[in-house]
Parts: sequence; structure tokens; C-alpha cells
Amino acid sequence: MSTPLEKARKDPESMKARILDVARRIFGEYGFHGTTTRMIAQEVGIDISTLHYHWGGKKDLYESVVIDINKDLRQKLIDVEQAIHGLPLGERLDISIDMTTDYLFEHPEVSNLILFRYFGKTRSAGNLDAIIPEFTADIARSMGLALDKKNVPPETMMKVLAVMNAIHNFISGENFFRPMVKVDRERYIALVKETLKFIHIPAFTQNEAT
Amino acid sequence: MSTPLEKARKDPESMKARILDVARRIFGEYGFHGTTTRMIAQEVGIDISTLHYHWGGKKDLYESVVIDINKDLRQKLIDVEQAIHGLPLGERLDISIDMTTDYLFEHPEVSNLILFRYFGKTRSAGNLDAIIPEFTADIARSMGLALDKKNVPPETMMKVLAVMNAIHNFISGENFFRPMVKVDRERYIALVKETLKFIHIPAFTQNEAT
DNA sequence: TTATTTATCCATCAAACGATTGAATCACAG
DNA sequence: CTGTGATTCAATCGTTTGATGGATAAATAA
Repeated sequence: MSTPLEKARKDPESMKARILDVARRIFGEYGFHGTTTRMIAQEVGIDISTLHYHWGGKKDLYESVVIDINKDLRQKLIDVEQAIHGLPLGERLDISIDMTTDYLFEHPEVSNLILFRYFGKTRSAGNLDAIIPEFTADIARSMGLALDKKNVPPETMMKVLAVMNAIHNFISGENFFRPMVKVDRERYIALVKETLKFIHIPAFTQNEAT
Repeated sequence: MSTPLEKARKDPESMKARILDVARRIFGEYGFHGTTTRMIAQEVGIDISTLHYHWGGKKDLYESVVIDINKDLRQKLIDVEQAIHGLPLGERLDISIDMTTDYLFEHPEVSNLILFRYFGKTRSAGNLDAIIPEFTADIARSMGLALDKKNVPPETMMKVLAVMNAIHNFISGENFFRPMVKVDRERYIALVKETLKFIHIPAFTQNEAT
């Protein structure tokens, strides 16, 4: 009950927590190799050695960030699950998209970091990929697409991945996509929800009917 | 008719071309900051200075890679456009997904690099983002979702982005997703096509009916 | 009080990185 | 052959980066 990470989370004003928050954001923006410990330290307003004192090495800090992100996302999944419990599939999707999108637009570094881990490799031999959380099966179950989180068929896993990826893409790619569609931020958020629902709801509800 | 890049492409066995090919792959895997000029040089089997002799600096090489990737993708878009011309929307989507997916699975570095540019920032102030090709409007037109590539409505742009992103995600994230669904490569490719069609065809064809 | 632990910064190191220089090698026209 | 430009490599430079040691101060315990 007192891992370093949990300890840091307890007091959000502690130096450990402040470093972790900044690290989440910067690792999310620039990736592992694009981020330097000096960038994080400078943003926090401390010396590099203070960062090392609290979190060990760069890789250790990065791992903590990944774990922290996943913890937040898992908690959000539980929230969503409660909100959609018992509703028909179409509404479940509708509400899930709204809640998840709102949350991620407020914490874009979550989407950023997840996509970085999906699509980028890390030079260092040390296996950061040891921590591969299996949200996908959980989501499949909570969406009602699978009965238990064990033995979810590949087809269902792929469909859930498609939905999650679509959300992360629009969040994380805002800086790239929003100038393309030439709308302000508020309109963009509305467009993202609208598009996600347009794309995904027909597929799943049609499937339900057959 | 004789930019350095075109010159390199003319003779695929030239040193310039060999460097460019390797750079495409490695930049795609590790991103800009995750790639070192030494990694590329070693993979080609040459000295670093030879790389610099042909391509200038690291940033110059990266820019050439981005341009090269976009050139290939634009050509592929033309191929697809010809193949689907005149067909109904459902079939256009079906064929587009098949062709694009097959192509990108053979050249995953294309998807890798595009996603890196979408979701990651580059530390260097030098504006690499000057080169932002506008495929999206072209795709919207060739899919028959817009009449001309000017004034494509934001809603349509977003839908096209959703389709393109979904494809790139499954290609580029294969190393991450395939172990999750526990299938071999051949089955994964089939699943990707199947899933993409399941998700996207109902949305667009239903929309067409209304 | 004094002693000890905790936390922070300054200075600095070794390794890695991007880049350059100058010499060596090769292709080939004269 | 010979000379000339294009190409390649070995050696190295200056900088950045991750990381550490030691001094210092603040907090805490004895």
C-alpha cells in the first residue's frame, strides 16, 4: 500500500508528484527519446539531480508514468462501466464515447502516451514493454460484447481496439487534424464525438440485430 | 525533374537510395529522436560521414523520408482511385480497404511514419511540419464523399480521417495488437480487413440511404 | 542542544550523438 | 597511363544527455 508511485499520488503537492505530472505531459508530447530529463526538471523548476533523487533514472520515471496512466485509465473504465450498466448496446456506445472523449480531452497525455507505446519502439534493450495491460478484454466485457474477460474471440478484440484507437487518434492528433478541418477547439470536440458515433454505432447495432 | 530525391529514386542501387530506404524503415520504427544517424549508417553498412555526404544532416534526411513516403502514398491513392471509379459506395470502400491494407502491410514504415508525425512532437525548432500534405480532401473526393477537393465540409474530413487512421493503426500497431489477439500474421491481416469493413461500411452505406 | 535523516542544488563525469575535416579510393575521360 | 571529380572512410571535434558525488540547508529525532 505504499509503493513510491502511490506515495507520490497521496500528496499532489509533493515534489515526487509534481515531477510525475510534468513527466506525464512531456513524455506524452515528445516520446521517450524525444524527452530529456533536463526538459522535465526545467519545467518543474528543479535541478536534474533532484529528479534523479526522487525517481532514479529516466527509464524508471518513464515506467512510473506508464503505470500511472494505465491506473487512471482503468479507473475511468470502471466509471464508464457503472454509467452504462444495463442499457442497450447503442446507448452504451453513445455514453461510453461521450465520457471517454471528455475525459481524454482533459488529459490528452494519456492518449499521447498510449499511442507512443503502440506505434513506437524504444532503443534501450531494457524491456519497458513488460507492462502490457489488457484493457481490451475488460472493455469487451463491460460493453457486453463478451461474457467474461477470458476467451474473448479475436474478432471482438479487434473491434474494441478499433473503437479505442479511433478515440485516442482524434484526441492525440488534435494539433494535426484541427487545422485541417479548420474549426475551433469546442467545435472540434463536438465533431470528434459526432464522427465517432457516426462510424461505430451503426456497425455494432446492426450486428446486434442479426 | 532532378531533385536529389528523384535522382536517388532513379537508381535503386545507388548509395543515396539505399540510405533512404533504410532511413524510411528506421525512422518509422524509432521516430526522429529515437533514430541515430549511426543506426542508419550501420544498417546500410557505411560510415556516418558517407550518410552526411549524401543527405546533409539528420533533419534533411528525415524530411526527404517524409516527402518520399508521401509521394508513394499519393501514387497509391491514384491507383485506388482508378480501381474504384464508378462503383457504388459500399464496393468503393470494400476495394479501397483491401488495396490500401495490402499495400501498407507490405510497407509498414509508411504507416509508422505517418502516425509518428500525427501524434509526436519534434524538439528541433526547424519546422518539419511545413510539409503537410492534404491527402484527406483528395480521398474524400475520390471516395465520392465530396464533389471537389476544395470546400470539403469538416464532417466529411473527419470521417475520412477516421477511416485512414483506423487502417494505419492496425498496420503500425501489429507488434502490439497481434500478441493481444493471439493469431498469426496471415490471420491478423484477414482480421484487420474484416474489422475495418465491419466498422466502416455500415456507417457510410446507411448514411447514403438517408 | 546535538545528531541524523531528508531534500536540494552545484559542479562534473563518461558515454553517445550529430557533424566536419582531410586523406584515401574509385570511376573514367583524355 | 594520367589527371580529375565523385565517393568513402578513419579520426576527431564540440555538444548534449543521463547520471553521480559532494556540499548545504532544512526538517526531524534523540
